[in-house]
Amino acid sequence: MSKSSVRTRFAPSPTGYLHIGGARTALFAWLFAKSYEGDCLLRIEDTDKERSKEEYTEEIIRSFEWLGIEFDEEVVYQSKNAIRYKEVIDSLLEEGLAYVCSGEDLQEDKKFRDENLARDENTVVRFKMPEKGTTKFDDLVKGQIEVLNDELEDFIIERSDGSATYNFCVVVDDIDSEISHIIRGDDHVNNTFKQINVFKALKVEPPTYGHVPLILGEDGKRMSKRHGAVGVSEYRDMGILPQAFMNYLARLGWSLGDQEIFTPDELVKNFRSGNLNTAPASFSLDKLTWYNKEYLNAMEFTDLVDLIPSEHIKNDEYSKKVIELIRERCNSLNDFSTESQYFYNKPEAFKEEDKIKAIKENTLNLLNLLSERLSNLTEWKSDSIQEEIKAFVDDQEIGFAKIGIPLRLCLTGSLNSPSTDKVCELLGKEEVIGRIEFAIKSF
RNA sequence: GGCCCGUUCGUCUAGUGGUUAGGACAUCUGGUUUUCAUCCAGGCAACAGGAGUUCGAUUCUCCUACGGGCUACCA
Repeated sequence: MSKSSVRTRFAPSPTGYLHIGGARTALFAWLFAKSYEGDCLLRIEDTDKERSKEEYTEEIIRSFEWLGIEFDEEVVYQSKNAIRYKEVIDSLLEEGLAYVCSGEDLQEDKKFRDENLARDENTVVRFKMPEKGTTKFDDLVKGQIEVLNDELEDFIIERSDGSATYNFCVVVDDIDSEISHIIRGDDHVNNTFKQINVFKALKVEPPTYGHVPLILGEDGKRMSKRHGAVGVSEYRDMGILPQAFMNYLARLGWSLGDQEIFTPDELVKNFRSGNLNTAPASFSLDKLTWYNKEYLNAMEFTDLVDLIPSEHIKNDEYSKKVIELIRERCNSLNDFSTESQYFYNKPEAFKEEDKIKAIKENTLNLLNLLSERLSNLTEWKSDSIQEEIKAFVDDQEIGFAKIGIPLRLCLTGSLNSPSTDKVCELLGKEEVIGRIEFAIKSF
């Protein structure tokens, strides 16, 4: 095939937010096109007037913007093509490749296959399926798929209200958009047989198909909007990085040897539909989280700072130091908020279980003594703070943990945090002394 | 029910007519860390089942089981 002729499309119906399965299918369609330096279009299939909503369309477009998938050309709206569909149906009728009938019962309807009835508000138009032979195609991921035409039925292409139905619109749009390869979900395999026959009736060579297996939820059940699937925007709101999300999605059903981390460029460069898996894959939040952490850690510090939402953490010098200190403990952008709490707010209350673990018989006394020594410390740097605490520990002939653990609790309100000396340095002497004193009173 | 698709560690997957069936996530065990996180080292763990083809099948074929999809005047 010539490189520039590859054109794919992603065609969601705006009846819900973009879900993870759709995003992955779109990603594959996009990667496929881009790997051949072709184009990938976005088509909104909004012919279902009842369920389609404009807000969903907007949400879908926003999700792709976030993900970093850019579609080529103008977005196509099926709802705007009604006249075109009608024209094509007219021509099909004229050529005797479709027929008018009541639409109530297929067997009854079939009697009118060659009748040429007049259309009115009580009739529908059915497509004349070939009755003999087979319909087959060579799928990019599944190989050859074939079905007896006998299994296919004369499906309705025009409703009684005059509007065209999905399996028909899709074909007309794919022809009009000159789509060369259709990369879509597995759930369309059976539609493909119908659509191929429409292509033939329209005397257009059908495109090449590639059916990607669907994503299953962690429970192994299908992930779909109807079954409580998760929208792409929710992952954005969780503080997942788009690059990590794209990387994870790509690896869910596609692989290149043992490589796990791919930049978008590498994905485009290396994507081959032949490397797509034929079996459905289960979504794993654990692995997504791992990817996110990898990207978070690999990111340039300045870029990271810019990405952390300001409602979580401010963009000033103090906050930069905080971010530096806690970044390796964060799995998502949002974690920066929870992990940095105590750098902005004094711990007000302590958990009973933490107190039991940290506060022993002599602890309060030790805390008082340490507080005094720290307040006399002249150089307030993590190194000197650590030295001072070590000296204190030696003097008292106790283990580091005897004072380290309670100190951590006083300063952070938690038993887990970065090393206490670094926390001390950042918090500043006054604050440290204050927190120790406050904590002693509340223990 | 009919038709279509699928089945390698718990999960994502690599791979081959002869391999100690590889990697990653998760998990477990050590080491580092005063804690947690990180990091390092190591461990556990898979070819759904049955026939057939073959000197030899995880790999090829068929059957069964299981899973998924479609079967709308939804897309």
